[in-house]
Amino acid sequence: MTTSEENYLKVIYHLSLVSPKGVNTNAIAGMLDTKASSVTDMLKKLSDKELVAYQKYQGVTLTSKGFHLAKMIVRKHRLWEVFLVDKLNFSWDEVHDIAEELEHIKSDSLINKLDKFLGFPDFDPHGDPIPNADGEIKKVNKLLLSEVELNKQYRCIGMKDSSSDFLKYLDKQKIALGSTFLVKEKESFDDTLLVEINSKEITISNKIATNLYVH
Amino acid sequence: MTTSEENYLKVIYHLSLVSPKGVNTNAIAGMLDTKASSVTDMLKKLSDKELVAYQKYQGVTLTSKGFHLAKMIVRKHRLWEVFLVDKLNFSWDEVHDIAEELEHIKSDSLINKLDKFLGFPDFDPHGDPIPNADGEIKKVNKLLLSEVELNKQYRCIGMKDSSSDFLKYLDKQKIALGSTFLVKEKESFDDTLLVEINSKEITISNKIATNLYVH
DNA sequence: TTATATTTTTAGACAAAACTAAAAATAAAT
DNA sequence: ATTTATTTTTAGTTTTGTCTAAAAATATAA
Repeated sequence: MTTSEENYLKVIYHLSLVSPKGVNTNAIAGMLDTKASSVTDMLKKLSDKELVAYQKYQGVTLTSKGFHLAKMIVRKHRLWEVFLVDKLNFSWDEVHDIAEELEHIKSDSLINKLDKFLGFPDFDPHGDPIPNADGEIKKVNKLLLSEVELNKQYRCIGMKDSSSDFLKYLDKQKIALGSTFLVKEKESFDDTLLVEINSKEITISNKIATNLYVH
Repeated sequence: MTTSEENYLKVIYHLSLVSPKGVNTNAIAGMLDTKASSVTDMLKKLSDKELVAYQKYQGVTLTSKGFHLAKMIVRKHRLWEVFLVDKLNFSWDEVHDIAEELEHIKSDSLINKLDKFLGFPDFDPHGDPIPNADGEIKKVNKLLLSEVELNKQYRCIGMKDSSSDFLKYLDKQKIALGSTFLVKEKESFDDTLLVEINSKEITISNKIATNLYVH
């Protein structure tokens, strides 16, 4: 497997979680910042290797073989992110690009020893689940902060959009993975929330609330 | 810098420590398991980038720019080896190939944070020196075990040949980096040594003794 | 010193992964 | 149901790094 093939598999994996009926050529091109024609070429290659089921003009789905390989790449990416944040003291908005490179290092024993060294974490620094060596994923029924009930305690477990700007905003507001929220009021006009966090009251816009997963 | 360019630079660096007057095309081809014609092509490319000084048929030397970059690659390789052995509990004969991949990850902050995490080590698991962020290398005047004086204490600080077979042999004999030797006798006929190590006497062939560096 | 051997370079080709431009298929709109 | 727009595919190039085979330069030996 080349790095490029791995990147395609990973993108198809992420997109197929949203559109399981088949992933569009253009959607893949958009994610990989490449052209549709390049995607078509690669889909043929992956199809020959039986990693995807591909029919002209009909989009692709992963085969079970491709699905498992994709999860192993996601596993590597997320374990390296944990390493970078927990051991090397990177902040969570700096780790994505480096993990994007590290995920392509080819060694099963490396990744399993890393997993052990990190204490077999179930989630990465953004709250996304880490597949285990068999590809199994711990599920947590997560809610958006914008959807929760009033006066109940929730814990921040992840974010929908992990863009650097958003992560920096959260840092400024002292919101991190594990922060606990108590939603006290919801403004019906613009859905702004009044929440208690770290025993301080702050207001959170609807845009932010629809980007934070809680439990 | 591509991975391939980095590999060429690294090999030229290692070879130029032995033949500083200029490194042969064929020598590079041998190390990289490629053909001389491929090497010529790459030397032109590296020369255009001013990383090597290249003249047809005359071999190459590194420019100061190329020399520094090469040391940074060696630095990464050796730091990752320390990580693999010290933190992930790999044995020293397993780490080379993985470090060969990890050394190409592009991030200065990654490698400097890794350096700090590992406690700024001066030597890798094979006893080879690790250049610091400025490219400076700690020198230790090392001797081959075959060259030492009798009845003096020496400490194992590295090995000339780090092949897997040799490292396994050392493991079997319970010889490791840091082991201390007291050479008690030298057989003049075949240069076999009688040494005390871990307060046990063992005999060491001349072949082994010419592969171990001590201090 | 001339002949032979070795090393190095050139020239031309190939595979991987990208691109552009044009054609074909599918989807949307009048 | 046609027309129009969008998406996807094909066909033909390009770049990077490799290769083979042949030519040129250098080194070695008779």
